[in-house]
Parts: sequence; structure tokens; C-alpha cells
Amino acid sequence: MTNIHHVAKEAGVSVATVSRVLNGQNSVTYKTKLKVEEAINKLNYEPSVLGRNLRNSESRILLILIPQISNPFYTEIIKGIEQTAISLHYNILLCETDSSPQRENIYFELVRNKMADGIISMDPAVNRETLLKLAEKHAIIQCSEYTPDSGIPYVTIDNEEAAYRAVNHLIQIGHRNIAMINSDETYLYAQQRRQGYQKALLKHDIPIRPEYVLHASELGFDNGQQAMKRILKLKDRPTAVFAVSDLLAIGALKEVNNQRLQVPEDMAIVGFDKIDFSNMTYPTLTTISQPMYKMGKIAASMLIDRIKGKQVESVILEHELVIRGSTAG
Amino acid sequence: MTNIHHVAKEAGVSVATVSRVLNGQNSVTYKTKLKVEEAINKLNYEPSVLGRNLRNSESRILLILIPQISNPFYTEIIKGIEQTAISLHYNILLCETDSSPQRENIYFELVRNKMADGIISMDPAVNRETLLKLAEKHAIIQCSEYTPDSGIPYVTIDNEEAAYRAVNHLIQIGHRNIAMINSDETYLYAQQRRQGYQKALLKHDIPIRPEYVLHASELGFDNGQQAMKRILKLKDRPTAVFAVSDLLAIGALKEVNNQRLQVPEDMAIVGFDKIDFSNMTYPTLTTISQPMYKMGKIAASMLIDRIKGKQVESVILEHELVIRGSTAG
DNA sequence: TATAAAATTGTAAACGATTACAATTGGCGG
DNA sequence: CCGCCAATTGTAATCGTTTACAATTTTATA
Repeated sequence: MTNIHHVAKEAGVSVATVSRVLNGQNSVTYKTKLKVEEAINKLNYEPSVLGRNLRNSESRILLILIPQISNPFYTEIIKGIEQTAISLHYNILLCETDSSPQRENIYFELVRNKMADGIISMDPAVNRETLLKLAEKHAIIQCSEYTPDSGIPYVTIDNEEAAYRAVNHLIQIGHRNIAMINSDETYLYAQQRRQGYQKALLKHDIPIRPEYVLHASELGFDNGQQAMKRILKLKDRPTAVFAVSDLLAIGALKEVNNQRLQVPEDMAIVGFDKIDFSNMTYPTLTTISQPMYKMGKIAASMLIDRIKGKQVESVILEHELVIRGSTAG
Repeated sequence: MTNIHHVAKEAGVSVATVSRVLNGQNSVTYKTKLKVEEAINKLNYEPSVLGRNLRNSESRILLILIPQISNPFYTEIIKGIEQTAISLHYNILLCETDSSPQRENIYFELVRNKMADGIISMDPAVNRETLLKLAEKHAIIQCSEYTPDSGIPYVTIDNEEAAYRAVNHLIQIGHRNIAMINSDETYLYAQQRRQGYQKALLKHDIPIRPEYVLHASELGFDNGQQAMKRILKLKDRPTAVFAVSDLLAIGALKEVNNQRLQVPEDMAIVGFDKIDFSNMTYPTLTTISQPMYKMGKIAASMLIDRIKGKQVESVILEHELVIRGSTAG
């Protein structure tokens, strides 16, 4: 492997000069710059990132913590992060935590010992204490899910308001028996969306029935399907369902189809996230659109600012209710 | 930041001894080992991966090259890779190439200058020349898509046979006008699947009609939907379609639904990959199941073997035709 | 042309680990 | 108690950069 010393010798200059050329400093004559560049080309030299990283004590790697890589909601955000990261010469290390603390620790370790410069956490099941501790010394941004009053900057949407609008829409089109498929309510977003759900009901004097709120242990098609199975067995069968994730909603939709019931006539469904699939179902899914790509881009630039020592403010982005076939006949 | 010298001083030993304890060498007395570990705990020391990497000239990072992160086919493979990588203390850097050579080059560079130890490429649009050149000096495995006779080891399935079986199934259930939605035929898998398609037709003396083979520029729902639009306008309208990706098939299915035609009565559809979503459509999608997770695991262990200098053999895995609603009434 | 100031270049010390090789220690037989 | 050998520990070089500071060259000015 050819290193900076070889180049220096070849060009007849010192390593410092070569380094300066490499880093585009202008304190070097045009003539020597040419000589150095010639040597670099001749020797086919590529500076070692390893050496550079050690010296600069940075890795230019960003960690992205997500619970499940298979949820398209995350993939869209990741695209946004990627776009910004690449343009600023950072690379991203994708970390699937499976919501397991051990798994998480592996990744936290990476940051602690400088293999990564910072973290964008999207894991709602994150170990908050550890994260907080880590945030004292390292750059961390939360995306989508966050920890209020923790000082960790975040990008997210107004979950309560979004849920409120979704349920409000169901009420507007005449439903009063509205079930909710929520996820684990230890997660903030789940709490907030439940708040929104209840707020909408209360607003219209619809009594809140605890048995109408189901919980999915994970965000997958199966979980949605199972939940719908239970919903269809409830007495005073709900006529509409609000699911906190498109994946759940799609699974639920499938179950309604399976039982030869009609959507939206027998059961209206609203999802959350507006993933691409949500437009491919039959009927298409009414859902809340989150600006995933934008969220990713913002999270990434916040993180990089943070790494560079700047102060950053949390951001709450807009969302939108997209009305489609599963609620509109 | 506390480093190995601090630990050495604290424990009253030399840095070499600390390093030996760190790396579990047994040439160190139990007693000193204890002293060192005590010092490590006391100082809360974490060895710097940066320093270690430089010295060992490795990064313990694997690159995964995929064209689009949003295709669930890849996410499942990635899970497999991840599983193996983590257990062997490697991390994975996910690289979305968008099938763009510039983008690709960024990642190749990472390997050239030791920021990554090897590559698993799943990009069919990869620049073969560059990849071959890179493979001379670096560990590279291809997964799913490969370059025959290049010496680059790969994991894949028998695409021709799989396509053959898919189309054969359509013929078995009575179809003779069978269209194909293929992707760019510069890709090997596309060529092979087309071969399989034609082989099945020929076998049953069905003439091959070039106008029945459409091409999607990308693997997305939209592309499938567009393709189906064109298919439905063909004279001698096909009664069945074989799509080389579930995403295309699902888009196509959507279009058939949109036009109020029945699947499979008016149009039977077979997809490829068995992504989770293929079971959520209406009707569910007949498709070819690839062992994605296993493919990922194997690719990862092949790569790591390669990095360690071992010789590895290419692997062709089994596939399976999964018959579901879109072909079986 | 001499001299001060500015621009360019070079020297050598980091960064934080690993590891040949050297030095020391301890155990054991005679 | 001495000498030898093995086991343990230490010293210092090394990986490939960047950069403070020193040294040199160039330029500007009188």
C-alpha cells in the first residue's frame, strides 16, 4: 500500500505539503501542488481513512437506530438521511435493534469508542437512561419518537393532532363506534395518538370504551390481522378502525376482506404513515401522511450540526390526512 | 478521553500488558490481569476502535450495495447479512446506489482506502469492470445478481428454472397468452428469467410473441401498473402475466382491479420474491419464494471468510413456487 | 542591495492501539 | 546457592495521517 511518505518522496516534498494539497489548503504554491498531484496520480495513491480518522478522531459515520428495517416508514426516512449525509461526506451505518437492549448496546458502544460520530435514534423502545447518558457526551438526535424535556433534540410530527384528525374524519362520515389498533403504550407516540383518538371522541360526546382499544405487540401485517379478528368479535361491533401504522391497517384490511365484509361499508379503516403499499391495497387506504423524507433530511443535518458543536432546535413537521378508498365509498 | 496509557499507569503495568489483557492473551498472570481489569473499570476505559483499526488495518465494516432500499426483497436479505455479521463482530454499512455509477464509486472508494473490509453487492446495475478490478485486491461477494466466470463468488438461485416453473404453472392451469413484465434485460437475472419464460412456452409449443414482453425501468408499483395498462391494450389480450418482481406484480394487480377486471378469472398474475406484502393483496399473489434470509446469511459468511483469506465457492439456493389467489380461483 | 515581512515548506510530535523483541522474574534441579 | 529455562512483563517501533512550530524562501520596501 502506498502512503503519504511515498508520495512525498516521489514529489520531492515533505509529507506536510502532501497533506496540505490533499486537504485543499491554499498555502501551497501552484507549482508544488502540480508536482504533488502528479505523484499522487503516478502512484495511484489513496489517503487512508483509517489514519486520517485516528488523527482527527472522527469516523464520519452516523448510526441510524431503527427497530425493524422492514417497515417502509423507516426506509423512506433513511433515504432522506442518506441524501443529506452523503452530500456532507458522512456514511450511515444502519442498525436494527429489534427493540432489544443488548443489540442497542452494541451500537451505543460504537459511538462511545469513536467508531461512529453520532446517532439518529428512531427506536421507540430505546433504553432512555442509556441514551440520555450517552447524549451527555455525544451527538444524538431523535427522529419520530422522542424523549420530552430530555434535552435531546428531535424531529417529529404532532402525533396527537394527527390522530385527532384521523378519528375526527371517521366521525364526520358518520361513525360512532370507532376502535383503535395501537401499539405498545409505553411508547410516546402511542400515548399521544391515543390522546388524539380520545380527544376526538370526547369532542363529539362519544363515550370512550376501553375494550375498543387494542394493542399490537409489533408493527406487522399479522398483528393488524389478529387485532381485526378480535375487533370483529366485539359486541357492538365497531364500524371503523384507526390503526397507528399502515402495516397494522393493511393487515386489518386483509382480515375484513377475508371475512367477506366490505370496506368501507361494513368497516372503515384509517392508517398512519402513507407508505407506498397503502395505495396498492383494495380499497386504497386512508392514512396520515408524514413527511418521511424531509424528516430524514432534517434529522441528518441536525445531527451533523450537533457533531460540529452547534446548538440545534427540535422541529415539528406538518402532516396531512389523505382520504382514500378505505373510508370514502 | 482515557487511553491505554492511562490504564497502564493506573494498573502499574505497561501498555503491552494492558493490550494483552484486552485481547485475551493468556501470557499474562491472573493477578496482573485482575489489576488491569480493575483499572479498566475504574477509569471506564473503552479501547479506541480507531487506533485499533489503524494498527490492524481493518475496519470490521462490511458494505452492502443495493439499488433501492425500499424493495422489501432486499430488506429481508439484509436481515440475514446483519445477523451473521453481528455475531462475528462486523458492522454493516448500507449503501443505496440508485444504480448510479457515481454513487457506486463513493462506496468503492471506501473499500479501496480501508474504511470497509469488503462488499456484498446486490446491485444488478453495478459497473462490472470496476467491480472486477476491485475484486482483484479486495473481498467481494455478489448476492442474487452475479457476474458469470468473473471469479467473484456469489449466492443466488436458479433464475431460469424459477421463471420456467412460474410460467409452466400458468400454462398448466390453461393459459396460452402469457405476457411477461421484465426489468432491464442488461441485467443477468432479467435475461435468465426471460429464458425460463421462453423455455416454458416452447416446451408447450406456444409461439413466442415479442410484444408480450414488456420492460419496466425500475422495480416499483407504478412501473407494474403502467406495464399492465399497456398489456390490457394489446390485441389478443393476454390472460396471464408473469412479473419478475412482486412489486411489479402488485402494481399490475392494482391496475387490473382498477379496470374492474377479475383476478384470476380475467387475468392471472405471478410475481417473484414472496415479499410479505404479497400475502396482503386482494387476491393474494402467487409468487416464487426465494430464501432471502438464508441468502443473506450465506453471503455474509462467505464474505467474512474471504476477508480472512479463505477460498469460497459460489452457492445456488433452492426456490419454490407458492400458489395463491392470483392464479388459483 | 539590505532588510523586514509574508508566504511557503519542512520537521517532528501527536492520535491510540498492537506486537516483535528485549528484559526481567520465578521456578527448579544440581 | 547458582545457573538455566520458561513464563511474564516492558520497551519501543509501527500503522498513516494532520498540524504546531520552526526553517526557509520569496516578496516588498526603503
